[in-house]
Amino acid sequence: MPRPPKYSSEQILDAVIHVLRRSPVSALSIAMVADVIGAPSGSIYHRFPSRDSLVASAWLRSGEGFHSHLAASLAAPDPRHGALGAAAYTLDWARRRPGEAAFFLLNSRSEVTGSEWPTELARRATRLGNDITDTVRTFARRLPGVSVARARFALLDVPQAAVRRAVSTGSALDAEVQQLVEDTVTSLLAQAEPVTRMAS
Amino acid sequence: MPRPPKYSSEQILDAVIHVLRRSPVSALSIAMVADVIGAPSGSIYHRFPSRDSLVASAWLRSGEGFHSHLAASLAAPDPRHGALGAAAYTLDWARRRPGEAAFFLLNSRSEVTGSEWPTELARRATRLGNDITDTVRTFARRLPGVSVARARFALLDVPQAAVRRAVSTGSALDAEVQQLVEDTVTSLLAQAEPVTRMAS
DNA sequence: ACCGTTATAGAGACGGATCTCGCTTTGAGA
DNA sequence: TCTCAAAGCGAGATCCGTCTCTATAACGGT
Repeated sequence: MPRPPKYSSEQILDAVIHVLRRSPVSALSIAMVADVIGAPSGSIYHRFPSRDSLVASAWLRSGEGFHSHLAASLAAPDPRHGALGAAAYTLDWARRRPGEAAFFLLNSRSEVTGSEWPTELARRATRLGNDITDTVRTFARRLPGVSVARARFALLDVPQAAVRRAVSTGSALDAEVQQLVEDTVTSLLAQAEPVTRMAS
Repeated sequence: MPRPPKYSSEQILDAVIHVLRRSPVSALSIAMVADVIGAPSGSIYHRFPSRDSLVASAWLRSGEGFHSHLAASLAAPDPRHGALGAAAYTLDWARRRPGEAAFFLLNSRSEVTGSEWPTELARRATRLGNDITDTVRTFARRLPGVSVARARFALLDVPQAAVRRAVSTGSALDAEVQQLVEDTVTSLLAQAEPVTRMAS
């Protein structure tokens, strides 16, 4: 009995990503998003109660997608192989979806919105954060001697650093960059050292 | 004969950094900056023609300071030693000046302002970019087999990735993180390989 | 055909931030 | 003490984006 939707939430979130490919989050306005799909601004507010909620939803959708595939890559039988796969996956994701990469990988949760997140979305964000931490922790356990911090650095921070540079200079994530990331990940996970303790 | 300044440009830029310690660039308003030094908003505009110009100036001042010390660290007789020093310097700079670190290291030039930069400042920014590239290039030449891209990744991207994580999670740049960065830098610059090409 | 339900539509109220502008203050030299 | 150049001051004009609100459209069922 209801009138069928003309603009789905997914479609709107896609438009957000499209806009973010060209401009930073802070510059994104509802009007820009509406323009992309040829809708008036009111139609956006029909799905998302506020700008913050819209932006946060897009960020979460990207993050959740990114994480699920990342976890899949890591599940390879050989952990080191999995780590390289995960790093490669991050670069590949960034190549395929530059908008989402520039958005999710470069903006931390707190940078996305001005004020606090709507409760429900904040919950999802916390869950995503925990899920990622769990994924890393589980991985780290498979490589004795590799701390959680080290695993996180190798699996997330290093590949993201490469993406970050490419995005901000507009250059490509070419074979050389990929090589650098792989070298780094390999060497970070190479040692099976005895939880070294080191002076300050 | 003129009335002596009550608020210097430096003082205002310091206030900007102070504000940025707590809030993202996009949230910074002239009123906040003015509040920090107890000035009315008009006095800010007496020194800086626009918000963009103010923010860009602060970014440049931080960047130029960061770069000059970085270059100094790199100048050590042994290049590898210099690289470790540079990485350590980045972390140390971030510890000492969290506001500037969060601002300069986490926001690329294009993320700082909405529109285009004022001409004069754009020139300074370009120069800074070139200077940094030159510094890296000069360094790379001292280590045969290390490409400019590799040097940049080791000297800039990797330490910045560490800073980024610490800033965004609010955690400290502790000894473990420092160790991770040093390990990574060392291994990236270790090989004197013949521009190896290796299968995927 | 009509009804109920859910969507779209878009004009404009509202709020907040930037920037302007004329007036005031200050201090050194004449 | 008077003058003048440079700074400070701050009320509010202006702009821009978010969000509201009322009207209208589309569809399935009865």
